[in-house]
Amino acid sequence: MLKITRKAEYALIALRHLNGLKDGKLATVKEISTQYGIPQELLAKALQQLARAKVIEATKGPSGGYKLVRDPHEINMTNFFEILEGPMGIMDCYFDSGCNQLSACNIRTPITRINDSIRTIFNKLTLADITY
Amino acid sequence: MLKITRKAEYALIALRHLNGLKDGKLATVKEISTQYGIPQELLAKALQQLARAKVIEATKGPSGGYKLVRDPHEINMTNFFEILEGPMGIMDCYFDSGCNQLSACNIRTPITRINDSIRTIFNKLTLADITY
DNA sequence: ATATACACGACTAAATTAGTCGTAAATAGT
DNA sequence: ACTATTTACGACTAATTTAGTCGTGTATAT
Repeated sequence: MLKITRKAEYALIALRHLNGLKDGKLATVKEISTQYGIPQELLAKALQQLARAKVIEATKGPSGGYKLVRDPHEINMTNFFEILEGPMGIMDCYFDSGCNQLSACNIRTPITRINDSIRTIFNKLTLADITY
Repeated sequence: MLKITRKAEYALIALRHLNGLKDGKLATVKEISTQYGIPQELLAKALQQLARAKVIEATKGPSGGYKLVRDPHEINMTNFFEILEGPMGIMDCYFDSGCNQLSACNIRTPITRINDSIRTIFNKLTLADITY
């Protein structure tokens, strides 16, 4: 409950790794997955998503790999999680319009407030903070 | 991702309902489940857990039901969620000692900080706040 | 007695998450 | 041109978690 997925966890590890590379250096999925003991294919998928979202950049072929292309201060955790896992909210009613609870629900307002608090935390947290 | 479970959601609705009852009044699982469109047996389980944890009190038999027995200001959301779903953390390594990532993990410290932020939010939030 | 309500473990079903596989496309080096 | 390396990506299976159901038991008011 209230857990992040492994995919996100792996992606975070990888991002931090990329952030630590010297300028111009690339890291491959293989390198990262063996170094941290992460299933290669799963990490590959996560990095592909981040590449599509232009957070990192891929170079194909031998001596290829990934590098970070955005300022770590610009990548906040809400962005990050939503790239990997879609909308972030502690309850579906936060983004799903159709709620079966037929408006008898008595906790919508408080739930929304809790949600906003969590989003605020993640909005303020950037990759730079994770890297300290 | 980062979702609370339906059980917790249902329990919260029920708690808020109980909190709104006039002094001494009880509400049954049946009443609550029909009023809010919640599966009865599932709600029953959640309320049983809360009763075991002495957050609410059960009276058996006809004209029985549940009532709140703790000051709403004393029931914080970390308590509440942990009664229903066990330890709360965005990653298992927060409470599981054995992590397979063989200490190569580079995000443990930041993850712990994020975790603490979320726990802080939920610690400060009491049932009284949910009821506003 | 009987009907009502909680207690609780065992079970099944559904949904989500985790992980794998096969194939394609780009590219550096030879 | 050929080969090895690396990303891209959809389809698939497996594992885990969550949701919901069922049967049986216990307490109690009337």
